[in-house]
Amino acid sequence: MLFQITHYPGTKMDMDSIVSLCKRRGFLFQSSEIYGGLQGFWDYGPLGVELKRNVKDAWWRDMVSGHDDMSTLAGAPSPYAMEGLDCTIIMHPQIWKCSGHYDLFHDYMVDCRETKKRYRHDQVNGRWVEAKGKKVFVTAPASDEEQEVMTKRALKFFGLRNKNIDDLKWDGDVVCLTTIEDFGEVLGPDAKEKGTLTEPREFNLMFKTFVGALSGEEGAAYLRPETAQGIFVNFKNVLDSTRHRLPLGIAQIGKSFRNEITPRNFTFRSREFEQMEIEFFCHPDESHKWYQFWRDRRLKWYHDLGVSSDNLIMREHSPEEAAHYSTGTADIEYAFPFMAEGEYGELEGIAHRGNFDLRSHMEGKLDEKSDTLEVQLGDDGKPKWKGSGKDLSYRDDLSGEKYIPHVIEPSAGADRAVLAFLCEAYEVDEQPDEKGKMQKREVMKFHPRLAPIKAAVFPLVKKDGMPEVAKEIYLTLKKDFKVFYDEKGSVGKRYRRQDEAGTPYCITVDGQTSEDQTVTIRDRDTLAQDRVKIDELASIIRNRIES
RNA sequence: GCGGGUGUAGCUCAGUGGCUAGAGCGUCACGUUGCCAACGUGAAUGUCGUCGGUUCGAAUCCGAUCACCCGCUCCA
Repeated sequence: MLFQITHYPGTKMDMDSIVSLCKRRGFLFQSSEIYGGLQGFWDYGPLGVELKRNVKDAWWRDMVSGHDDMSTLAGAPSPYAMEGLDCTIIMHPQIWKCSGHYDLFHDYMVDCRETKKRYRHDQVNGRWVEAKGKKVFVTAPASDEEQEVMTKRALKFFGLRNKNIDDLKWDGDVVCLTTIEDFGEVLGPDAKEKGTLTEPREFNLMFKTFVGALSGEEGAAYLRPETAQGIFVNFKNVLDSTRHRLPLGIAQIGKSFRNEITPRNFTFRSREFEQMEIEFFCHPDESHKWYQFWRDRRLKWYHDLGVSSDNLIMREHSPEEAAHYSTGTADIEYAFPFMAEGEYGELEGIAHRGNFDLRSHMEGKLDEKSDTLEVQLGDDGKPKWKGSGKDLSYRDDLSGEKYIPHVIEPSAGADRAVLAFLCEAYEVDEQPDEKGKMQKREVMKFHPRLAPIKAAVFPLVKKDGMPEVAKEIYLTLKKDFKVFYDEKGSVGKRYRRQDEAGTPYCITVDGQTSEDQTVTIRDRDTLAQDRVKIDELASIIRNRIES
């Protein structure tokens, strides 16, 4: 056996250990747990809420409130302004029709139990056919060749050869699957047996609700599936009220909702989640430089908060994968422990969206598939979803130029960032106990800015006036930081408890304190202790957190 | 959505039809304790995920359901 191993830097334990610690220490709980839980919803506990707030505060301060709008940041084409916004979760339903979310998310689907394939209910056609005394409704995906496909499939189903094609007795015309009520005699588009299709189910990724007393379609509204649209529809308001010139970024942090089919992997894919989004409006000619700037800036943000570059990648979307109108889309991805080796999960997407969104809200829903992005027309030749008709273009007072701004969208998931920081922080190492024997230590190595508790205050022992002094220090520090007081158990045990919570600093009042007004401050990662003056504690902690 | 697995104390788990359901860790109290999971004494903690069925008797067998994990599918 090998006893020399004392430390496993960067050791990634399995997800179960992290989930277990999160529950035990109060980072994350399953929503509605005492009623059996609810799939895709998670609650943040006492430590979790501090961690998540710190993540959001760090983002807001670094991107918005602390932004230096006087200088040209490294890699940026010019100085730029940043503003914040907080929109409602329920917005005018037309917003989701013009944004494309309504059409995309609003389908009835049928599943095939045999082949596990899923089809849009209204895009499967079929026809009754009879042979060998049996009758079946044979189907095919709606297309120009659907009759040929159906014939082939009918022959195969009845076990007939091509020369017996005349044995097939067709009954009626080709009709849509939506006209069939009972699927018992339906042969699915790829199935060998009949009756394998499920009932059509509404496949709506937007949560539906009703505004006002009307519960019919008139009052139908949706919980936002993203925060971005609130920024687009307020673009003019922000511009007019702040007197900013472009380039201008508008930021928002808020809840979004998607009725995911398969929520999985702890909080990674939740149905209720929080986004941190920026819509950055700029001149079309400079947009690609800004796209590059935001990719680099956002990747650096995760690095600066302690995410190792080994676990973080920037993945450029292929042209097929990116939206048609986007001239650049990249994901910042993290090697979550629940992903397979070499695979990554998305933390944030940075998309060059051109003028697609602003134009959609001006003119009406654009056809993503059209080369020049024309307004999508309905059967009556009018716009399928009518836009606001408001002019959302920008006029540059200096050059006199008028244009529809292009948009760079760095869109981050707050809960995914929290999860990545949790996974990144989790480490198991070995530290000696009082007898010098190596003991396993579970420690959350959060960046001090993100740590839920910044410092813990202990009396070395519960006597000789040490608790009184420690409590005084605790109450003083509490004015500036989230701190924690503990006098229970041995001091070694209290250190370990704080290691699990990720507290970077532990302050201990000992026998020397009453003589010279000093205490020790112990570092979570190195276990090193410095003796410092009580008066200087607050500034020392602040300096260490900031650096 | 489909298939497989799991569900017992705060956490990790034992308990294959029969007495009042257990262990380790954790938690709490008292004492002791002088810097990295100490020790002693004592205590609390469970509708055995939920609902129903079989049975004289169910944590245990059966069915349904909910949740989590794995694989497929999906993924703005």
